[in-house]
Parts: sequence; C-alpha cells; structure tokens
Amino acid sequence: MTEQTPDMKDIVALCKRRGFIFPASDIYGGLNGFWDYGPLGVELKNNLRDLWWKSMVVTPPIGPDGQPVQIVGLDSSIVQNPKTWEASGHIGGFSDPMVDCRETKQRYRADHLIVLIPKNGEGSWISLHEDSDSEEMDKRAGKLGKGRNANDYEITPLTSLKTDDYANIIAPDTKTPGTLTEPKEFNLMFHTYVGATASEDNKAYLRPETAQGIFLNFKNVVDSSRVRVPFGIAQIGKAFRNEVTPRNFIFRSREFEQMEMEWFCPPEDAKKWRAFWVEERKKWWESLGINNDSMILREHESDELAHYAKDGVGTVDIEYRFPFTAPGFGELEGIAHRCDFDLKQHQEHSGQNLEYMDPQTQKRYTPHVIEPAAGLTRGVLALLCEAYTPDPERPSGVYMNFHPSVAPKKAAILPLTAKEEHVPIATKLYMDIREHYAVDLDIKQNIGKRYARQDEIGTPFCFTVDNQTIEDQTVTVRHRNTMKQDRIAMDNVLEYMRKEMALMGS
RNA sequence: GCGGGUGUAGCUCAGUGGUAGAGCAUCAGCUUCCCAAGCUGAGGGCCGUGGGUUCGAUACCCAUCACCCGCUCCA
Repeated sequence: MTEQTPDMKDIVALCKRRGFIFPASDIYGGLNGFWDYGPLGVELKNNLRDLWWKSMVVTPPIGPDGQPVQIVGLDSSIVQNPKTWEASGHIGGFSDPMVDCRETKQRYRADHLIVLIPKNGEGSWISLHEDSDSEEMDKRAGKLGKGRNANDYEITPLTSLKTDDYANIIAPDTKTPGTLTEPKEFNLMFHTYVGATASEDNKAYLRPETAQGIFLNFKNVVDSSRVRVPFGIAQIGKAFRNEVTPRNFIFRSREFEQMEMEWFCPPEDAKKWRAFWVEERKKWWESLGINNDSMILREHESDELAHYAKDGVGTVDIEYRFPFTAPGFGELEGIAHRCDFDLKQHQEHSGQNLEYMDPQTQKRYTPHVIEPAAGLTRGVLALLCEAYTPDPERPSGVYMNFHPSVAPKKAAILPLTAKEEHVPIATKLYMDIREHYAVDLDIKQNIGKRYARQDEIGTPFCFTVDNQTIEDQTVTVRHRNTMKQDRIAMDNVLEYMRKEMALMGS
C-alpha cells in the first residue's frame, strides 16, 4: 500500500457532510464524548452489527472437531442490580484516585506513587513512581535529601498517607514540597437512581461493559437452552464509560457499542480456545475489507492485564492502524482469558451456585471464559478509515471503498436522463432490487454528479438506464473503484449483484 | 482535569471596530446517451454561547461550551 494515511479531519468532514456521523445534540453545541449516527452511519453500523451476529449466533464458525461451535444470543438490560458491579470489581477497581501537581501540571495515579519518608524524621518526603528502581531512588534522595540515599528512608505507598502530610511531600517532577493536590476520585461508571427518589439506597449504574449481563444469565441460559460446555453467549449493546478524556472522534466516546461473546469452556482448554478465537476474529475483520496490513495482534504485557485476567493465558488485542494512531495501532477487539473470575465472583456475591455440571463426567466445576470483545462503534470507525480513498482523478476527489457487505447502499439505479422513457424503467428496476438490497433511485441532475455522489457514500455499483435499454433491455453497470462500465441484461441485475458481491468478498 | 490551538453558510475557509464573502455541497431550470459536480439562478449565517469594553463588536477582553494536538487516563 503506497497510499497516504488519510487525515482524520477529512474523514470527520465527510461523515458530517454525507450523513454518517454527527456531533450529538449538535444544535446545543454538542456534548463531549457523544456522537449520533446519521442516515448512512446507522446503515453502516447495523450492517456491521448484523454481520457479527450472523458470524457468531446464526452461523457460528466450525470448531476444531469439524462441527459448528454452539453460541446463543442474549440481550440483557443496561441497568443491573448494583451488586453486579461490586462483584465484577468495577465499583472498587473502576475508579482511580488521581493527584495533580500544581507546579508541573502533571497528573498521577495516587496508587502508583510511593513516598520516601526519612527514617530520622528530618527533611522533606520524596514521592516517586512505584516502578522506580533503587538507582532512581538514590538519585532523588541524594539530590533532595542532601546526600542521603534510599536506605535512609522508609518506603510507603502514597495512598496510606493522610492528606495533611501532603504539604511535606515533594512531587515526582519537582524540587519543592507541597505541590500535590489531594486525591480526586475518577469513577468511570455513570450512575443513576432507580425510582422516583434519588438516594444512595437506589443508586444504580449504566453498564460499563455488556459482559456482566452475560455472566448474570449464565445459569438461566444453561437451564433453558440445552447448551453444553463449551458454548458461547453473545450480546451486542450499548455501554457507558465516563472517560476522563474522550478523544479521536468516535474512537473513545462515553457512550459506545460493544459486541461481546463469552465462551465458556473447561479450564484446561482455555489456551486452545483462545488461539481459536483469535484466529477466527482476525479472519472476520479481514472478511469485511480491513486490510491485513492495517491490523496487528498484540499480546498484553503481564502488568497491563485486567484484574480478571491475571492468572490466565493472557489477552490479545486485534489492533487497527487508525490515522490518529499511525504508524501505531489502536484497539479494535480484545480476546481475553477471563478465567473463572466473573462466575466465581457472582457466585460469592449472590450466594447462587453457578457451577456447571458436566453431564458426561458428572463432575461439577466453574467454566473458564474466553472473551472476544469487539467495539462496534470502533469497528465503524475502522471501516470508515479503511474505506476513505482520496482520488484526485475523479470528480468527487474521494471515494469510500466499502466492502459491499458493509456499504450503506449496495447500488444506485440511475436513469441516464430525466426523460420520460428512462425514468419508468429505472423505477421498475429499483422496485425489484430494493426487495433484496438497500439501493438508491436517483433521477435528478446529470449523470456525472450522481456518480460522484455515490462514490462519496461508497456505493459499489451504479446501474444506468439509457436509450439502448429501451431497445434491448440492457443496462450499464458502473463500478465504483475502477469507474469502468459493463453492459448486462436488466433481468440479470440481481443475479449480477449477488455474484459480484460474493466475488469482492472472497 | 492541565497546557496549547481552533470555532464565520451543510462542508472547507477568507475577511473587517461601522451589523459579511468565496469555492464546493443542496435545491430549481436548462443542457447532457455516461463521470460535463457544465451553464443559469435560488435558498441558506443575528460570525459557537453568555457577559464586558465601546456611540457601535463577528473582530478587543473575560467566562463558558465544543472540537483538534500534547499530558493524564483508557481495570
């Protein structure tokens, strides 16, 4: 690929101009971290959503044993009993106390700072990042403690100190004490109140991930659907995170949509299944037209693993080279080994038995979970970025190279002129095709303008009715990417589309 | 949340202390048998919002909101 990385500004502008994505509550000046999907954006998003559902629930992949794997769907509510989030660790772990340095304007996670307290009680206390090695400690101690070294100090986590002591603490990137602010809580979960009165008793949360709804329903699904481990439960839905800094268009927004599948398997098979799902998921993104070179697999370092994945075989991210991360990559999907953390937690907090009884071996155990969790809205962004293709050679200057399976419109039916003879034929063709595919009928303005418009919204095919159509019932097919034309029988348009779309998809 | 930048038509932008322009888009008419987004015309903005200075603010000052970049964050 020799093409340049497109500029995010141009993509955002096209999204607004053509009705893919608007700032949420635009007429009131927008709202930080929220976006609305316009007429074409919702088509694109729904296409992606439906393709995921199909690949997971309707036609799940063939497993290692040659048989299709078993996955069922679910749609759980956004607001759950708040105990859910205590059990999941989100109430404790999803809020990080932060301290700011007034002098350097740096911000630190309070639980990532350590403090050196002089053993003899004299002099300032020195704070450092917790991962500082002894060399750095000696250096800071020497500089700020007048020649002392780390051995002259006690090491204490900042979080165990009182805020009264902060006046005597030197922030990690300064020389004078007393510049640290007191810790502020950043809870990333939105909360609300259930019922008419607002009080702590009926406080509830908007889910920060869809996954927990699946774990809450594990027992219900097992008891009602004849599934047997290994099997999966899939869910698509909105999730909410009160991000400190929403950034990069829809990449990190406060309201977003996830496509998550929890795959329950025997603990000893976790590794095998993780490898299986990584492979499957990567193939899936490729099948939607995401270039293989634009994606990488990235194994999480042990220190960045989430609390639920600490003891497992690890997490792999499928990352895409977004224009704002290039030449680096940003997360599109994570495949995590959540171990038995969630089921165990919910079993403990709810008092319900969530173990699985294997009908063959008659053994009870808690299944382990492999979780392919993809961002639907991030997927939309990746599709937009991938499709955006500047082309100075054509009138529109740009076209959206969507894979036909995700394109909001699969074809446009165009009478070459607005003359009486062309319009009724085109209209009839449109009425036939729209039963099968999302298509546009566009009559107004000259043909060049209409082709250009379809290029900008990424319509793969245009079928044009002209004078020859009247004589021999054929139409021209104009291809978006090449601008080349063929002529085919009007009766074959549907079949042609089927064939071409399969071809482009392979 | 901090620092810097930006905010003028649907989009990209110009502009001035005396209440606004271009290109593209949109719409209409014309033209057109294939990219000729060609021709003609029209609609559309109290210049992000709220204050202040001023006889007068889109312009200067303050605040606020949104977006962009960098921190921070993203279990």
